[in-house]
Amino acid sequence: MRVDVDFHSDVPVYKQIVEAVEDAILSSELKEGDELPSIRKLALDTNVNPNTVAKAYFVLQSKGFVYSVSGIGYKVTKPPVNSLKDRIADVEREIEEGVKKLAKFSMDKNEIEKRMRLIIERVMSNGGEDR
Amino acid sequence: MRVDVDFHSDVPVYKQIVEAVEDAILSSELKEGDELPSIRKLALDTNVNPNTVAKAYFVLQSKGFVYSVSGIGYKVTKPPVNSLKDRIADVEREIEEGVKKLAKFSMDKNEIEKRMRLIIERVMSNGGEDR
Amino acid sequence: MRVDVDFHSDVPVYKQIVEAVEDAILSSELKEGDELPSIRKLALDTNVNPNTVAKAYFVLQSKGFVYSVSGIGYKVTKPPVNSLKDRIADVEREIEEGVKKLAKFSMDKNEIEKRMRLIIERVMSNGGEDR
Amino acid sequence: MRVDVDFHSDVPVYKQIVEAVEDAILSSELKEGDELPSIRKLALDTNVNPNTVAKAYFVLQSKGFVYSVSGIGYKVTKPPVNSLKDRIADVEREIEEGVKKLAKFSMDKNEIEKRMRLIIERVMSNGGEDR
DNA sequence: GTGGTCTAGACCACG
DNA sequence: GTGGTCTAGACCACC
Repeated sequence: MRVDVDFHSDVPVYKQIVEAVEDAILSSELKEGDELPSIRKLALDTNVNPNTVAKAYFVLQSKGFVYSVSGIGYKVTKPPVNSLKDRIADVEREIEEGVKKLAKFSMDKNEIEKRMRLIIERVMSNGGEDR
Repeated sequence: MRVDVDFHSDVPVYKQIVEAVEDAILSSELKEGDELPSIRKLALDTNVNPNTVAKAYFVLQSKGFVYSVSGIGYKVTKPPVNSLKDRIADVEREIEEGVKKLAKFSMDKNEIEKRMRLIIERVMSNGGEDR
Repeated sequence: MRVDVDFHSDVPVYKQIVEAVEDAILSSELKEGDELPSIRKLALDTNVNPNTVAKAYFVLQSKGFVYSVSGIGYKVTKPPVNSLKDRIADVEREIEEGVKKLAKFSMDKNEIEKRMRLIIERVMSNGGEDR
Repeated sequence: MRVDVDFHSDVPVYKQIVEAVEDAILSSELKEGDELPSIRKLALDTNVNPNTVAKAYFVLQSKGFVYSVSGIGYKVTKPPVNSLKDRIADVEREIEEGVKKLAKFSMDKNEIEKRMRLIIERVMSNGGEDR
């Protein structure tokens, strides 16, 4: 699992970690029973304070994505059945916001469709190298 | 100009206002010389503290999108030539992130293209009613 | 609302605060829309570090008992319909554990019933003075 | 003697073991001179690390409930005369806390008495099967 | 003034 | 080594 933290983003570091882990679980990169990287290890890897990673893991636990085994680490649970669907809906809403903005910049439908095809092409041809 | 503020978003309220005004300028909804709504009026309209609106306007001034006329209000300048292009690039990067996430959720290219067409259809057929 | 923190208890301070607030909400001492004491104020009142109170409030928010309004404070939501029932069941289970222990100490049914009546008497005659 | 360990409880595992053994002694299930299960055996039975069991036995020794016989194991001493009384007082205090909470949840005296009788009935009719 | 985030560092229970 | 809790103190956004 890759966790890239952007310290200059408005979205808090702990939420970025939460989302990265959720995505890894929802995309089946992390499966039920798998261990999360230890708090200290992920903290070192991402240059984040261990407390911040701990907060992210705590939130993930509250949301039911993982559970902690004291002295062992964090393990992932079976994700709630609807969470993938919810997450996809979220992402589509996000994309829709982007498309709306393009439309506001006086871009017509043809132009937008062309650019979207280009974007999809770029993403998919990238293979799965960063997945 | 419509300014929707999401108080639960991680992005600070003043940045949301800045972006909304920039978008209005870049989409030519606000043209050179037009007046911005007064600080107090926008504050009332959006349920935001006037100090926060003032900060947003101050940032817009620093970025060169508006200038203040004492006793009158804020007026919009000619936007820097490249700002529209930059903003479009930003939005496309944002959309690309979304597409990447869909791909991670084991969605194939056909599926993604289908959903994108639906999104574009939805946005464009919505006319310009909320633009 | 009274929050008594026992620093020597095994149960973490933040959980003691969570429970105290939940009890106040479930007993209608705090009603929908009421404000919680500010993080700093409760921290001072209870001699607890503000971060610890913040953690308790964060947990209460995750559980849906309260929500935060930035710059204002925390307000209580309408508690989930079943939470009172659940909490009563918890408490009864706790009492049952106690009764089981008394039974283990070779106390017979009559003796136990007698002591329980005494306990109830003591609690109820205490009026509502610390409620 | 039955030792049930709850790994998700806030009370430390070693304290749960201490209390279980004390209860067994105070309820005369374990009598003076009886041997405690070996550290390794109890560790296996409860899925607890042997170090943790060892710590529990060490605490029991400090409290005077058991003494170690090198090469043999741990044996129980005559429990201090007042310890049973103290323990009962502890348990009653615990029950009283529960009753207080029920009272806070706007339960009246009759209701509480009814529920207490039900609880006692349930516990006592359970025979001694888990004692 | 309010909450939100983050860091640094300590101590504990458990393996 | 693991996680869990708590403290102290800093900076930010917002009222």
